[in-house]
Amino acid sequence: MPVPATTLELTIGALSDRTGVAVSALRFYEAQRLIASTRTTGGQRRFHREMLRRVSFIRVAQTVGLTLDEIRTALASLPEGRTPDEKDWASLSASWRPRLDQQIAMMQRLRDRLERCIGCGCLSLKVCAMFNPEDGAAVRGPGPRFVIDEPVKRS
Amino acid sequence: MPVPATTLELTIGALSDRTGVAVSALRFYEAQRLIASTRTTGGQRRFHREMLRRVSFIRVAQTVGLTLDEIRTALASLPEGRTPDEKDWASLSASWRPRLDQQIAMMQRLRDRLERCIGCGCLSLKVCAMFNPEDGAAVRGPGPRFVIDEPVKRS
DNA sequence: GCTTGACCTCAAGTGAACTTGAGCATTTAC
DNA sequence: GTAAATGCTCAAGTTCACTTGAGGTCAAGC
Repeated sequence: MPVPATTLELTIGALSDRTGVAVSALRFYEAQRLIASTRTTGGQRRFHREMLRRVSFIRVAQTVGLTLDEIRTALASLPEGRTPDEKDWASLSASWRPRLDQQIAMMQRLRDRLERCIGCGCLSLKVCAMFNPEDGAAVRGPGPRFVIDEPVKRS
Repeated sequence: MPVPATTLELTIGALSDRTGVAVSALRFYEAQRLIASTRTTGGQRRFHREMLRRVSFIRVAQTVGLTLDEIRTALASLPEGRTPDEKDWASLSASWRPRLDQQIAMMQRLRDRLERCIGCGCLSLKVCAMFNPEDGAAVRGPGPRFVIDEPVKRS
């Protein structure tokens, strides 16, 4: 039952255990160039401990609604030569703030207007301001749906 | 340039125009038994005006995060014999309330803890309370993710 | 030195929610 | 009566974020 020994480099299994992200997902992330690894002479992956944070970042960013594509772009802004420090991570994640604020505001509006909209009979997409296409598509095309929408300006 | 004439029954194009939902999506919804139609002698679909509201309901329910499967189940609770009235729709949508509340609470927690979590170095999924599975899955497995987003409106 | 669990690659599959395309029929305004 | 817009079916394709499977290799504890 080989379990990784070195504390400096993690096997894919160890990284999976520590992040809660499936081994297959980690391999997928590597293929997508979201994380990186070195290889042993035998061809097995070894991950630097920095990847722990990177994987965590990816998952949290997904929770906030970023696609892997957007996350790759975000990660590209990390310093090239050195290991990113806490400030680097903090400023990266700070960019989520407005996004989160907007999402929250939108859900609150939805909640507060829901019954009224249904009750008043205006629940027809083209009419109700809440779901007006001019406010931006509430649901984007195929693929993972992005469900929450932009602020409804008028009340 | 034939455009539907009867105001009582809608062609699929008219339903599409009035709801903003693509014709192909409406056909898909019918195949999924989320909406229903009668047929002309020529085999074309005709939709009762009630379907306007049904389609709107579907879209709004999606915005709240329900899958089509869940929506089908919800719609099944509508009265069988008669055309649903506003009370029927209102009570249906009232069931979204707790879900919305939860989503909002979860995003607020995320927002409020984000910087702290990153700053303190606890951004490791297994450790940070914020991403504890007990909070409910923030990101669902494969398939369409229920993710909240803004419509990348840039200025 | 061998066994066994962990790891490897690569191709294909999954699931949700649609869209696209080919080939053909219907409707309706003129 | 006809043009052309609109509609039809059915199969296959798309996107995203992974997972699964087949067939084989590596590494560590005994």
